[in-house]
Amino acid sequence: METTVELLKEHSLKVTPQRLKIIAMLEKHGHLTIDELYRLMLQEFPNVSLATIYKNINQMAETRLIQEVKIPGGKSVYEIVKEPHLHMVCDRCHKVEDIIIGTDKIIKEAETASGYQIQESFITLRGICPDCQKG
Amino acid sequence: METTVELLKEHSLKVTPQRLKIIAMLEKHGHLTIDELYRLMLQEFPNVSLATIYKNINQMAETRLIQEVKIPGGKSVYEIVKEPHLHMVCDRCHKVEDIIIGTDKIIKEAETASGYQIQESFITLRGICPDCQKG
DNA sequence: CTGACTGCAAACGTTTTGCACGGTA
DNA sequence: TACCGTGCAAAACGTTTGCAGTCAG
Repeated sequence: METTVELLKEHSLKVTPQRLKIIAMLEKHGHLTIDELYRLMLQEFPNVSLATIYKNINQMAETRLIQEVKIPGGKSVYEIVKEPHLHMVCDRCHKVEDIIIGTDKIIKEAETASGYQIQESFITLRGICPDCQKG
Repeated sequence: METTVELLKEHSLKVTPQRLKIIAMLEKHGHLTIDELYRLMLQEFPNVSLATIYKNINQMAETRLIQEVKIPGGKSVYEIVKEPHLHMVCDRCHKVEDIIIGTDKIIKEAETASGYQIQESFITLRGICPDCQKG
């Protein structure tokens, strides 16, 4: 189990309280928009600047410590980079969840059909989450 | 074969020269960013306003005549709504192409794994297109 | 000690809005 | 004719940049 300090060092980023908290927030919440993250950060660092959030998010995205996820019909969210996975977005409560299922078959099929050499896949599915199906 | 005039009428939009041309451009090019579309429109309507482009794109997207496609690491492109399909984005020449392959299996699998009732899928694959593999 | 990071303010690019005029139905 | 669409200008919005002071390594 890797510490947040190690995670930053591996990505050649200095360890600052703001960065540690950004990562802690993303680990806790999974997916956050810029302004959700900013609001949460303000609770811990009342003087934190939105510019600091942007600079850090952009740097962490460049070093691939985190990753932007573009949400159809919504704002981008950010997440810690981990194993490849799909995203589920709930139409009702708008939460974003990861699910891990194999994508090899569809990628193989797409390579055959298109002739592309595929490097990466971005799969987002929209629907109703189990919680909202009950309510 | 449906005319562009019919397409607009079905979506409760008045038929104007600007709208006809926007649709013609999207039909011709497949996928366009806002500013690509604006530049192309300027060639036909030297006084066309960027605001007109935005208003029309937004209205056509609301009526689901067209659809925004969010490109990982790039600007959104717009396309005419047609049968469901995947998007391929070339890392080298940045072109966007449609491919039509079945997505039922992966959607079924995702529904089982997540418990979501899935309504729509957004699948974009990044890689090298056949043309750029040669060059 | 040096370079990197932070916060603030200003700048920037993109998208939206309000309004007067013109065109569609 | 009534309403919708257009073009222009201004406003709003999200994001980036420059700078001076501070902090991590």
